[in-house]
Amino acid sequence: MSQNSLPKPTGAELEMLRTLWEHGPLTVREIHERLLSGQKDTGYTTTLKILQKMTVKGLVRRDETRRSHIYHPVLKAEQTRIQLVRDLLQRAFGGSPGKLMIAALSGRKATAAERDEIRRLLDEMETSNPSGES
Amino acid sequence: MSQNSLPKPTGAELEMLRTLWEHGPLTVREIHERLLSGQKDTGYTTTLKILQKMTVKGLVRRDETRRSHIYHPVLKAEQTRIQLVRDLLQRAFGGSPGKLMIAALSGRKATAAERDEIRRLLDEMETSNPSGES
DNA sequence: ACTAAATTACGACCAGTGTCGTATTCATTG
DNA sequence: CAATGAATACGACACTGGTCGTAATTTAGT
Repeated sequence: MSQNSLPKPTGAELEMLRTLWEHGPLTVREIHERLLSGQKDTGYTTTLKILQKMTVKGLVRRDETRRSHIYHPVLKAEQTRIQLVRDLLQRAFGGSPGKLMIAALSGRKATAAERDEIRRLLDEMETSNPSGES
Repeated sequence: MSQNSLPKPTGAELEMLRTLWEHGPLTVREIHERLLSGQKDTGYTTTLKILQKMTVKGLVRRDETRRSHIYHPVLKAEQTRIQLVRDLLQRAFGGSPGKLMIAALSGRKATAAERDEIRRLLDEMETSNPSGES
């Protein structure tokens, strides 16, 4: 219950979230620096503005007790990823995880460890929900 | 070489492509009717305009010899799907197909049949490429 | 050949995204 | 306590996506 009716993050927003997921709560300045370390090259106020919009949307929250606000994601990485992949699943794959997997693995292979992890997950689903209904 | 530097289709564009993939080359009218059969409810000229833009982008081509132009996708479903899933893979999953599958499977349960298909795929990869390197 | 119906072409509009410049607020420190 | 530097807030702009209305064009029917 009480689950995410949060909007799907846009491209730039996802970049913000990625840095926040990787390195805990950060100030705008810190996020901006880390983005510049990548290949992004935009102004400081751009980063700020996007974070502000994300706050309004509810994608992030911020601690305003200090002069420099400290931002943190509302959803964990895994939750957002699930949201994104489910969206693509419906939009492009007719809801079939099998088709998605084929596309995901064409070209790039999963590692042995990843394959094992996927199998383990399938087995879990098997025992907890044998028929596969929602 | 001579590979797809085609732009990623947008949401509405993907819907067009989906109907074209499913039911061969179609006229604008036919596409529009089929979209209305779904849950979409937009005007005819909207459908037309999007198809025209897609033509400019190179996502579809059309036979103009007849009065009613006949549209067909440039890329097959599988190619476009690969493009879309790879994009998401990079954007949100750090390029790890395993993480992506885990998210796909935990977000929505796979049916028993789909689980079997996925297992079969994993087994195939196992024999053809045991170590999992690219 | 003319009209009617359908189809394409074109331009307008609104909302959302990403980008920035400038103004405002705040804390430090001399 | 005024000045300086840094952070936030605000508004503007260009671009794209999706939507439509209307104009231009073509085909068919009589």
